[in-house]
Amino acid sequence: MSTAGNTREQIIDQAFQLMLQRGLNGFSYRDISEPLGVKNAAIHYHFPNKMDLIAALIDENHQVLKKSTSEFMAYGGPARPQLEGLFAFTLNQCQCGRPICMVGALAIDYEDLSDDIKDANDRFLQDSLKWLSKVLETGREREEFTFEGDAERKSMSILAMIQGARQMARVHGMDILESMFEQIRLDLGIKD
Amino acid sequence: MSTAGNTREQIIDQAFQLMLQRGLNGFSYRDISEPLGVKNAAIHYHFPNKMDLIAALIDENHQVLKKSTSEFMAYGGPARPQLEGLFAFTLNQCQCGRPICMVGALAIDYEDLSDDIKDANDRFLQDSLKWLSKVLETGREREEFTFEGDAERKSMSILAMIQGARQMARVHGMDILESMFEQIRLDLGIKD
DNA sequence: TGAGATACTTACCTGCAAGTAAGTAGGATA
DNA sequence: TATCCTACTTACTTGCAGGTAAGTATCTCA
Repeated sequence: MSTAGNTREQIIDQAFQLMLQRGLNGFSYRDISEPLGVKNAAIHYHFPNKMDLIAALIDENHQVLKKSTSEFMAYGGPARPQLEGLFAFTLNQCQCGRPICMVGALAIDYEDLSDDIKDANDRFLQDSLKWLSKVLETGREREEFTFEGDAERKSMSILAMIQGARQMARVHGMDILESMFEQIRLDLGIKD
Repeated sequence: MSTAGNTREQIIDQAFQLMLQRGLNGFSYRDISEPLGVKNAAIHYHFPNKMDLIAALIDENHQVLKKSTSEFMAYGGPARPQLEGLFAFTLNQCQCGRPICMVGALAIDYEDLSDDIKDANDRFLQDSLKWLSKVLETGREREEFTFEGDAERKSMSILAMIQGARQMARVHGMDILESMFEQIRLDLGIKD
């Protein structure tokens, strides 16, 4: 078989795009299989049921996060570029027609999820928070940012704001994203 | 018929609860009709298709908003209780098992919606913003709050944060809601 | 060279979702 | 008192969703 080992990856890719475009309940096996030119049963071969697929998607997302934060988590350094990286990443995803973030996509259908999935999603959120907390804490130490209170709580509030802003952007247009980022900068005492 | 004029209201009520619990794609006609003891076709009688139902839900939500903000919009007054009212309302909804806000529920399946629905949702968001902007502006004038920049942008950021926090609360537990509210208070220079 | 293992396809099944058409029971109206 | 309207029910249809069982082509290794 010429596509050896490839279909599985393509399925994950396609499903991942679809999840960020339409949410968990917003796509079906057909939406994955048709563009790839395979049959639905091919998906079931790799992922016996939808929960297995979703687990793979969370894992995929988690890998992306780890890859893009590992250097800072290991060595530290300037905080501002890390924050701007998050903004750029978010903006890029939304502009490329993937306006839903994974945590948001899963939150809507949360009751349907298996405990494994919930745990994996929680771990992802934890790692996101850990990274952003470190960014904020480092930024405060280096006097790049100023803010009141606990870094972890502040980072939670920023993640929440971005998540909400992504949803509002669908209703209100992409412009509000840049506007929210500016508000976050203001709230962190960044002036430039 | 003894229930004259009642079924329609009950359908809206039930659908409204379900939307806030599970999102738009998370419930079916059956989920509405069964607990009310009527048949699916009864729903189709009142709302020929699902879009008509959704339009009614948005209208319902908008009425709730208008009712609870009309006094402040007309006469102004202290801003802090308005803000705390929003917090209390949000917390109450989440604690009663309705963790999804309407704008969020619609945002996920945004592409499926008719233009009328999108417009109605936009108008709702506009009115929410208008109210919160006035709250913040008034609060700043009365020296209840301090914050940097434009009130409208700040209010958008607060709404986004709350919306995101609701989703995170599903993953992370209700506690983060109160924590987010505290962060918002801090960001507004409220100390008590 | 033949016995697995891998990576699928074909051909099905069940179940539910939204929606429709035709019928009906009971009150209001003329 | 016949008929019309309102508010439904009964009895369907279509279509897609996720899922399964059995078959098949290709590679792999003893």
